[in-house]
Amino acid sequence: MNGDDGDDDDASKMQLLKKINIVGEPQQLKNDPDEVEGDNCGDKSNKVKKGAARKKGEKRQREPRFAFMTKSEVDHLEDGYRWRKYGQKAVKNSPYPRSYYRCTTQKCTVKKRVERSYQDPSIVITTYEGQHTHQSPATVRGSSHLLAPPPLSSMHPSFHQEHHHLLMPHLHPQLININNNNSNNYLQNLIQSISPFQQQQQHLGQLPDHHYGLLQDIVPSTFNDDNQLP
DNA sequence: CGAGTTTGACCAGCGC
DNA sequence: GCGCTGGTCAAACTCG
Repeated sequence: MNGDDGDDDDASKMQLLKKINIVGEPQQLKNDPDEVEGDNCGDKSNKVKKGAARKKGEKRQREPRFAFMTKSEVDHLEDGYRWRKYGQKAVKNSPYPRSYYRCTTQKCTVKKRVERSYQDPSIVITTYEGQHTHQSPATVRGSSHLLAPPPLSSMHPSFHQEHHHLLMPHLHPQLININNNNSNNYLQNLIQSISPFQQQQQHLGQLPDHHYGLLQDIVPSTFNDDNQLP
């Protein structure tokens, strides 16, 4: 990265359309606080077989996910963190593959998925999973206005305003309740950060049909009610 | 040479 | 139970 200029260039290509929040995995939530994240990146000592690093009989507990759509020419958006690609898969019903990235920082378990909308190839859907345990390397180095969505714990309205392309969705109350029940500070922070943007969202109108369609994959259906998408 | 990418294989979960 | 799909691993490869 070459600091602000390059990043501005990247940012200028982007027009964030929509940001959605993904919380909990309804069917996969499991009360097993010991296993917060199955694989710690960098620790390969336990690998026995390909794809078999996970303990048998235990469902992986997923971190809350946080996704947003970005209109961008590039698949992998610069967000201030360093990512390492660890996989790519063809996506059902889409000619575009989904790429899997992991934060290269040791002990940081954050992952992200990047895929392109098959209905609007100019739209990139990025899904973050987990929370960075460190600061953005770029931030540390002084590039303070890189896009850096993952540190959700630090997300607050000013973040979105700085990166004015970001817009939060209208969260369904049920989802909020679910998360509160889980006493998840991370989500609570997220929810708090979201609230002020529910109003903004109304100004932006609703997502077109095809955008919503592709979001169904990653947005719980409970969004439907309040989002009132066409 | 180290860091990152590509790619095929593998496993787990889920729906039928 | 079986097949499909998503997610991950890791060897091979590329690049600076």
